[in-house]
Amino acid sequence: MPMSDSGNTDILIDISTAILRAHEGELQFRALEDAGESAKRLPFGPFMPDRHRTMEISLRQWVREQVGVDLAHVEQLYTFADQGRYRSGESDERHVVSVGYLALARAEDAGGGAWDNLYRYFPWEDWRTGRPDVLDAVILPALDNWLGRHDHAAERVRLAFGRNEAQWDEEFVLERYELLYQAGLIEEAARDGRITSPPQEALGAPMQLDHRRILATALGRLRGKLKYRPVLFDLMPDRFTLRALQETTELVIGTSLHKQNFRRLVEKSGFVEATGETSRARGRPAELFRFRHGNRADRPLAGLRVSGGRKTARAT
Amino acid sequence: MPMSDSGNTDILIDISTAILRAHEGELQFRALEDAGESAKRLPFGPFMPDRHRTMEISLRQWVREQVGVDLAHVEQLYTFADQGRYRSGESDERHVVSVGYLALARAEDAGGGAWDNLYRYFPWEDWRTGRPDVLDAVILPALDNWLGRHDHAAERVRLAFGRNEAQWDEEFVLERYELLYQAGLIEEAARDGRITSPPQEALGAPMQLDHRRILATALGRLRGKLKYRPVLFDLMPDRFTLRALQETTELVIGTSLHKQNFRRLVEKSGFVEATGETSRARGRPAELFRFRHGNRADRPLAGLRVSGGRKTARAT
DNA sequence: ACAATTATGCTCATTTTGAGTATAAATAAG
DNA sequence: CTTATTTATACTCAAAATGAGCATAATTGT
Repeated sequence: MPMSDSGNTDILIDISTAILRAHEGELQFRALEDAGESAKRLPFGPFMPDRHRTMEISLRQWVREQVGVDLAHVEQLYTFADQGRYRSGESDERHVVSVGYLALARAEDAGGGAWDNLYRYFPWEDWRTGRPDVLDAVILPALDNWLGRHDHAAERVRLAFGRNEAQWDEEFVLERYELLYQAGLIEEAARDGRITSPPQEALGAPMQLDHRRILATALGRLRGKLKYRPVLFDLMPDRFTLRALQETTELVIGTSLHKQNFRRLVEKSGFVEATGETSRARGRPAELFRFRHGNRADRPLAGLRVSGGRKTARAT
Repeated sequence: MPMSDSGNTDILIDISTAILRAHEGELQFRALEDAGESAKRLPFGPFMPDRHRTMEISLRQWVREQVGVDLAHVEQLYTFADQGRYRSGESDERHVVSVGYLALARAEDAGGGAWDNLYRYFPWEDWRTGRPDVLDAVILPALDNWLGRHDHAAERVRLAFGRNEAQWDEEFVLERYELLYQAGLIEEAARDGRITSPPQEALGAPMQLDHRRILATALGRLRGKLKYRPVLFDLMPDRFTLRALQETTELVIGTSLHKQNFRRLVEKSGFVEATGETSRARGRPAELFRFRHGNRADRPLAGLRVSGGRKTARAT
């Protein structure tokens, strides 16, 4: 057995949590501000193994203390250990390893505190009203310029940003963020001393430490998970209209969906059952549904696969 | 900013890697033996942040030293921090956090060393020749017995093991393993002092530390990933017949597939292109294909979703 | 009463999928 | 060298899922 010697370096584990909710037509996350810092951050705190048996317990403790939100779903995302992207030169000499978590909250259970629009940090990810302008106006030209000096990354860019033959894949959120970082196009890159080109406005607001990276991971993971597990319902209130469910879905995947087909899909999925009640608003009242718990783990919500649309009788 | 105080506890990060390959009709992983220990282990070593910038670099170093395998794909799985499941009472007082990785290797690049059949550790996961007997003969009765004293877990068992209405979901490998552990049915549970019922033979071979848990995570992740990313090809040689690709797929997902439909699926996916060469063996020679690199990130290999099959004109 | 708005029902052409049947091209056995 | 066996590949067919719309229903605002 290898003796696990190492050991001259102390390690500190920070747990950071992207807490998401759907509220007022926005996909929001819980953001904290620090005095004298313009960039915001996620709630985070150190993992203290002598006080908390697991990291998730630790996280729930931190969230309770720092933000007071009831979490509906908690899921570990990724453990980042690359020193370069973390606070350097602090008095604390320990190496920091950053464990990111995704948590979902219902709008009702959301405590006080400030919530921020997620897409303000990732403008290129919101396709609900069509392809974002920033892509063709800023991102792709800048990436092309960068590729001039780093052509080995061309294939990564092609896949991540869906150029040429490739399709835009809404799950590649982290890959896109990482490319923008490596190309030196966003503020965090400049902050970390990776200055290549001047950081671009319009490429979203920066965050402290590696928190925007964790948010990117969270969004990508959530978009993927949607398609095969009923996590959406952890963003929904107890009863909801199909319209509301569709809006939340669109918020998360960042595209808009065909209403009638969405209804058909959800009704057939078996994840949902009518309550008999209706909600009144503007037009015709909508039936209220509730999540049909655990029952048939039947069909995944595949079909939420976004699919760019059929091009009528496909050429070939 | 929270001061990240904590700190009276030292933390050691161990990186353990499940290296998988498909070879001779088996899904295998690289297993190491230690003198005086009957249970095997995965290759692992401490993360030393002052020597390796990222954990993946650290891992590749360890793998090179300990096993000499060329890795085709590396992916972080999960970070486990629950102390209970780790070596306790060693001279080293540090808390151990365990980061699990999945790596894929091609059979050709596999170095020397011992490879073990993965399903020997998870007999209940291999459905290629039908529902494994151990399920009805051992597992479900034992779980029922356990549920007598722990009925809160009934729903988890139902979903994980596909009872009643629920479908067996081949991705829930970790959830099944965890339930067996919690129910005290496998050897690791006894070792960790969670003795409930005597550990059952036929519930697979035990491993050191939490390594069987990491393997379970790896298998579940791989089964999931299959369906939407072309990871399979990292288990394949440069050129391969569709038959070989199908066999590898079946090894991973643990069920058997319809040959003609598999061919249709793969050919349409665009992930593969014919080379013109053929391979000769017993029957008619098969065309050799190669992975069509990166090109169209077109359709996921969905359709590999296992789907239990259509029940002819479905009742209702 | 009517316009605007939202929900819901339904149709229809394609495409995808599950399950076979049929045919082709080798090797192994007599 | 003829035939059985084995494996690969081509094709068919019905059922189910999907992408797009049109049509109708039930409200609120004017």
